[in-house]
Amino acid sequence: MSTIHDVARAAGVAASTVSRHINGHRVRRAEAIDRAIAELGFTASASARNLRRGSTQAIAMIVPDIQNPYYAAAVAGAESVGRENGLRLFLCNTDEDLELEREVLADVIRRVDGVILVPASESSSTEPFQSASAIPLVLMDRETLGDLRFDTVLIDNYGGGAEAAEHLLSLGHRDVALLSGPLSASQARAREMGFIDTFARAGAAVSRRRIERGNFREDGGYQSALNLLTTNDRPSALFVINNMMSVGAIRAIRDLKLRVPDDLSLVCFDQLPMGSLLSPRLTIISRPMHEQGAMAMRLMLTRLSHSGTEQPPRRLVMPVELVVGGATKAVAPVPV
Amino acid sequence: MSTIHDVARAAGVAASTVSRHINGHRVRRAEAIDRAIAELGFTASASARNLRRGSTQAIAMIVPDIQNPYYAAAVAGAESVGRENGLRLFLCNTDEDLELEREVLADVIRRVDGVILVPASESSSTEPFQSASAIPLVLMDRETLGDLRFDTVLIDNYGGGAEAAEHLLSLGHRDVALLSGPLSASQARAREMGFIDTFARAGAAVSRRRIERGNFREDGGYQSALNLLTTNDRPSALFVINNMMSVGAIRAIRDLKLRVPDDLSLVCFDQLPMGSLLSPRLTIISRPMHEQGAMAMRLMLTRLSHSGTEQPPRRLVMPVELVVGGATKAVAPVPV
DNA sequence: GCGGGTGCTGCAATCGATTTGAGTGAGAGG
DNA sequence: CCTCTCACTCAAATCGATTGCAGCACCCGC
Repeated sequence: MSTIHDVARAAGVAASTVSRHINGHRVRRAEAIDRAIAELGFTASASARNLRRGSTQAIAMIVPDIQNPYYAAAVAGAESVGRENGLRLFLCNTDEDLELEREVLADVIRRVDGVILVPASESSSTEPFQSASAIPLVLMDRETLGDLRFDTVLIDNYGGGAEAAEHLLSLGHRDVALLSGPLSASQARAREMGFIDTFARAGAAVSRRRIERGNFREDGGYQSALNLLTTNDRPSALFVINNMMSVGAIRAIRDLKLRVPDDLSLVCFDQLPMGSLLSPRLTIISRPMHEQGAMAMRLMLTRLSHSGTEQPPRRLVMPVELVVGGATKAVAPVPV
Repeated sequence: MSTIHDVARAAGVAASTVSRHINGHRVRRAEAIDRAIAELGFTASASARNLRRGSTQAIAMIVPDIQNPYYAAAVAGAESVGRENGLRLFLCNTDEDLELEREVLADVIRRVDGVILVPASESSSTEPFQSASAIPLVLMDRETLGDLRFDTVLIDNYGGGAEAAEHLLSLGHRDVALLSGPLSASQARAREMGFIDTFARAGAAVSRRRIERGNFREDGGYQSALNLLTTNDRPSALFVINNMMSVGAIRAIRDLKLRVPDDLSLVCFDQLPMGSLLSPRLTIISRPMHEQGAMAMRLMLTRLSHSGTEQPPRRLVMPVELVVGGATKAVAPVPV
């Protein structure tokens, strides 16, 4: 690989002149330098430049699962905002694995100017970012225990759960089931609480046996849905707390030969990837996936531009939206 | 940020000793150094290390669309192989945009030890990799014009198109439609040719008006499928050439109130993300998505370990598989 | 013709970690 | 007690690009 000195020699100038030319200063022998660059196929070494400049013009985004279309959309949002501002985005995957997350963080932390992290769990370690001189960290979608000192972009999980509940209540459902996630996931807990609280306030508390905890994945959703729906007194509606488990739940419903919405009303949190193909259309709590990623990057940008000055951490809670489809329906009036 | 010298001072040794300790050599004052590192929260600067070492232990993977679940799976495959071998994978998105791809390549090329690229188009520029001293490039899934000098992992597109055709022929279909992609996409052309050639050889050439070219995206699939299916003499089967367009096509079929497979048999190239939810089950040409990414990374690894020595480029063509679902069915015997 | 800008240019220092070649000390063996 | 290893340790050079500073040429106005 050729260096800036090779170019300088070929063009008959000093290396510093080449450097200045590359970086947009006016220079007398510009054409000669350009010619030399083209001839040698020169590209500046990122390592050397980063070392000297003390910055990399790059952000790392670390997500638990790239294959989840939700995160893929958030990444796309972050990337486009980053690009508009001259920042490259590097994406890393942690497979929901805490150990791998630590490793990736340690590796990445000195390679980039900032990190956008979707923590694999509540106990994810943000330690390397806590020193005052560390690079900025923006948390997205999930919170970590007691980390209030970082910028955070969340969605209104509690409100989403509550909206789902209100919708079902308004349709007359009083006996509903809840397919929730692991207790260690704060966002699932919030959705769950919003749902349960709302039913409780309406005097129709959700019974404990109507609640199952899945693993957030399709297989867990399938199994838990089976458990909830194979009792003698089937609930009239089901609320599933994330998209992957919804897929499993829908499969279970189909295998049980239940018809939606006639036998069961269904509300899901999050869009499904190919939701447009399902009929009836799902009733979902929808969130601004792309926008959430974009917002995380915007927080990063302001953090970077005010670097040095002390800024209080910002917490953004983005609203969710109930989208009613054919998958929910009023309960049949009880024959008197 | 603290440097290796700060650690050395705190531990009362020379910087070089700290460096050796970090890199696994035996050192007398190891505990003192560890203590100093922990106290200062020291992490080695990647830029400085990379500059000195001349390598980054990282690979960039550049794909046209992270939101396509196919690429997400390939990325996951490449990542896990990379990780097993101590290589970090950075992912970049090009949005199928040639200009952006150039930019990303230029930016990334000196930051990593190698690049796995899914070219945005046949005319993607691989120029920066052509010099003998450049870092290795592995092409995946698509080819670029005349670039036979790079390692490449493809799938058997022609064979996949042919298999789809044979399946339909074996079911008695003679008048079929083809929803293909832009002419500039070599893989789409190959699938198309496999399909057309096979029908032609069977004496049932696909008529030009039965062929539409979509944009590889859902909206294009929808529109083109409408065009193909709203003629007076509807074809008995439809072959859709990629997964995103399949989604659009299925929506179109539904909007036209056609029943699959009674009114129309359907074969799709590639799995759909939530294919498990569709009924009838799709008939698809399936390819090893995860494995294709893993293979690309393996080619990269051997390329890196033989760096310096001249190696002929390797071309891998991975087999595809016909998975028959309820979406295809024999044509009704013509009443005599 | 001279003083003072203006606008480049080159030299050398610098970023932080690694590595080489030249020590240095402890301990073993004679 | 002396010498010779062995096993570290240290100072200095290095990777390649950027940048502060001094220098230089040139032009302008007086």
